[in-house]
Amino acid sequence: MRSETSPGGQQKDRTFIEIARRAQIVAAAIDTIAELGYGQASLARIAETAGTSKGVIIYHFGSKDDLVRELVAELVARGVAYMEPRIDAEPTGAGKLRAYIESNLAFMRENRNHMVAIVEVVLNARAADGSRLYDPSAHDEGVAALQQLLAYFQGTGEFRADFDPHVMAMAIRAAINAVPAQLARDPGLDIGHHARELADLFHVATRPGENPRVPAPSQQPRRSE
Amino acid sequence: MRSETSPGGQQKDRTFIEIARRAQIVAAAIDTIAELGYGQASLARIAETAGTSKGVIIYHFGSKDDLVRELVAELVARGVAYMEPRIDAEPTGAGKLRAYIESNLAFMRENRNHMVAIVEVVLNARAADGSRLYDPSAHDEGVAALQQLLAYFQGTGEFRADFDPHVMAMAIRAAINAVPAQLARDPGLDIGHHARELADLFHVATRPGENPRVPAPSQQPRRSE
Amino acid sequence: MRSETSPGGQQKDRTFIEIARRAQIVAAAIDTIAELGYGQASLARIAETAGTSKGVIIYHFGSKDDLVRELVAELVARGVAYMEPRIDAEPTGAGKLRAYIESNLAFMRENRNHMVAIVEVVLNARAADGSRLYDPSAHDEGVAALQQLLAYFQGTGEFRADFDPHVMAMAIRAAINAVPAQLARDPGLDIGHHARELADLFHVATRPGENPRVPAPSQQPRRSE
Amino acid sequence: MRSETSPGGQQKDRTFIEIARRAQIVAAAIDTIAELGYGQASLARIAETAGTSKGVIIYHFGSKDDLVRELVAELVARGVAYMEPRIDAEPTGAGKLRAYIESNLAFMRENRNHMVAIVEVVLNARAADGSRLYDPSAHDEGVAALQQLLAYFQGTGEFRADFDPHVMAMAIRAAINAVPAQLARDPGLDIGHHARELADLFHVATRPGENPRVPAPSQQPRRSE
DNA sequence: TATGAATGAGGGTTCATTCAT
DNA sequence: TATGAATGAACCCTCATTCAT
Repeated sequence: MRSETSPGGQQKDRTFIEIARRAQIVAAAIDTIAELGYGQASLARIAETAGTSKGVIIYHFGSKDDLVRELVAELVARGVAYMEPRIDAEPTGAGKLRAYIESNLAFMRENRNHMVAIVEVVLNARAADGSRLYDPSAHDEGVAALQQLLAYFQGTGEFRADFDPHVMAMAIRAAINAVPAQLARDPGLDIGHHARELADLFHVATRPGENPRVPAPSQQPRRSE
Repeated sequence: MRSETSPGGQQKDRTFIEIARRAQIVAAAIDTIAELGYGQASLARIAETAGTSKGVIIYHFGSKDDLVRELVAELVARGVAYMEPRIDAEPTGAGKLRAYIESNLAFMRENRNHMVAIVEVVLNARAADGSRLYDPSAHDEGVAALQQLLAYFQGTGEFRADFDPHVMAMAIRAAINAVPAQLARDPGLDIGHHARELADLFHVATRPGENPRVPAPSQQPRRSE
Repeated sequence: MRSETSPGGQQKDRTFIEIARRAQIVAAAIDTIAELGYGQASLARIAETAGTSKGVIIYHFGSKDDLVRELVAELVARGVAYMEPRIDAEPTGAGKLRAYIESNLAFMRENRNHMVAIVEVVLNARAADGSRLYDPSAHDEGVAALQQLLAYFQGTGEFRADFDPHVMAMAIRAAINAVPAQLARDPGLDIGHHARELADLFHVATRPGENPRVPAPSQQPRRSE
Repeated sequence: MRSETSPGGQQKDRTFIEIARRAQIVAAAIDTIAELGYGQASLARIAETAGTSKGVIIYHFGSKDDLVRELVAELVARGVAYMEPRIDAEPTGAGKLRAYIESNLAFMRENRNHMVAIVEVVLNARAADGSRLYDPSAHDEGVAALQQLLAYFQGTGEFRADFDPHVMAMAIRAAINAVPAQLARDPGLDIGHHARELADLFHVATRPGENPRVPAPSQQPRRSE
């Protein structure tokens, strides 16, 4: 499919001007998706935002899907690059967890549209048959790594042992992922405050302590399935 | 737009057959959206699932947006009807919170497609100009009510006072709302287990106790904005 | 793929108006393909010829390929219906062969555009990967039947036994299939004369007689491969 | 259109490297057209096969049509150069006819892709307005020359006088031209056998003998038009 | 000499909606 | 009440060609 004519498939040897164009188009796609949502972000609108034409986008990326893939990959890479050193710098489990949450939200604050866009894409991008292009939680590399981190410090005793690290990881990611949408709705949201609150919340939820399951609901029968 | 001949806008005086038709179409829409996602759920596909034609849907609902609105309204109403008595039956704040989470997930388990569909709709439905049809968190009536509940029991001392009830409410809703997508991905998910874990998590996070903010990250400066 | 909404897939129960529309569109497609060739016969041009829009064509046929398929199937059926009784009426092999050729060209004369169009389609229609949609000779049901007919009367002794019926059948079909293109180039072509000449040609070529292979070329070595 | 800077229009003064480039591109075009058909043989795909870019092709040939023209001209020239001495070497009419058919198919056997490609081009190439770029039979220089040859030996009495040399020439060319398509479908086709059979067929059809028109069809009225 | 970049028309198809019946 | 027919805009993508370098 990839031909020499189309630069979309070349991983390297990109011209200077091509790199610039690609970056410009990706930026336009981010802004458009963030503003209008994935469903409304047609090539025409993205091109309009970028100040070019649909043909240019196809020329550089080969297809809309490839553009979206690049957008996602780039943003994930940048997010990881931002968060990783901040997490690694913390020695304790509690510190790493707090760093995870706060650096993630800090990255969001500095890349609002990027985050809104990526959440839109991951939640909405579908193949022609309706199947998801991005596994909404597994593809999010953070959830697996986070789960590992939680389990590890359960082993060391820094976190309480009686929570399911998978459920906890999903809850943390869900709480974080909800922020971009909230941000789109309320631009004045104090992300720093939100980040500290979330970090506190999950710090309390994970630190060692007495059995959490005291107050069971009286009516809700406990069925496994 | 609304005319007397079109039943779409009439709130009452619906014939028996009309009510049945509407229910059938709404059911088809739910299944289609749940399976294929909002973006792929065209009128044609919904009509195919329902065993009718696009024209019938438009005739009964006036527009696709109106169909979706009805779908959401009905589902929210049913969910509230399911959850409310279970929450009210609990006397304590902790009990109410646990009942909220567990009854919500129990409702999801019994209405999988409904929940997957509504989350799809709320996240994705947009007007032609790209603006959201549903405020992703405000419209979710649960978040405001939940925030109120949290704040009330902070006042009574049943919950620790030093968390932001808005952030906490958002985190809870986010953790719950992440379940349908996860469910679509992993049909074998043990919702009962997931519900108990989440209830435990947020019970621990809200119960009174010592100051949560001990382990601050060393590098992340605390900026408000 | 076929939904109730799109009438393209329904084999029966077609409305009167739909049958008329389909016929009108097929006629327009035939004329357009005959005039411009398969490659230039876009939906837009066909629609223009038919006095409608691309949407209408897609509505009725589902896709361009389906329209073309219908066009081919209908024409083959009509051709067979025209030729078969004329061939069957002849008792002798020579008579049947002459009837085959002459009735085929007579059908072409009465359906010029149809024949030009179908030859265009069979020769040019390709799938997205370049593979042929219609096997250029095998799909042409005539070639197999013709070969059978030749072989049968070789057995009865009405045709000379020393020709390869497959090669002969291909040559006959090729000579016939060349007519539509010739017709497009020279509208004044006397098809009746052409038909008689071809019938004579292949009558002489098939009637029993002495060994045909007397004058071999002096230089061309006889290699099997 | 033709400029001095563009080598496409220059008939002479081609550098060595330029000639090589052109040959390489023509070869790639032949293979691509033979494999995918004329309609699917876009400049991009030809460039991919050639290992260059679309721009190079346009630079060397000026336009796609010019590339195709060159392709056809070169192949016709090569075919004529191959066949002519073999035909001239035969003294008799029957020998020349057999040499024509057999040398033509021998050339095809040795230039499969070339022949498939040229037939594709001649049948399908169209201008933007739909008009044919190549007159499908007249441009085929062989048909006119062949007709002349047949008529000449009708005059000398070596061929029977009562066939129309134009119809006969068309039938011969059609039978020959059908081979490449057949070849594409059935790569195991024994061309040598096919050639001898065709030569026999048309030898029998052209040699002097009794009146061919004995067995007329009983039902088919003889209309001239 | 050669090519990467860009263009713009046109390709087939999907879609929500309108309308006459 | 209900639906088949039609519409027209928008969708993503392919294409031959032009242009600046």
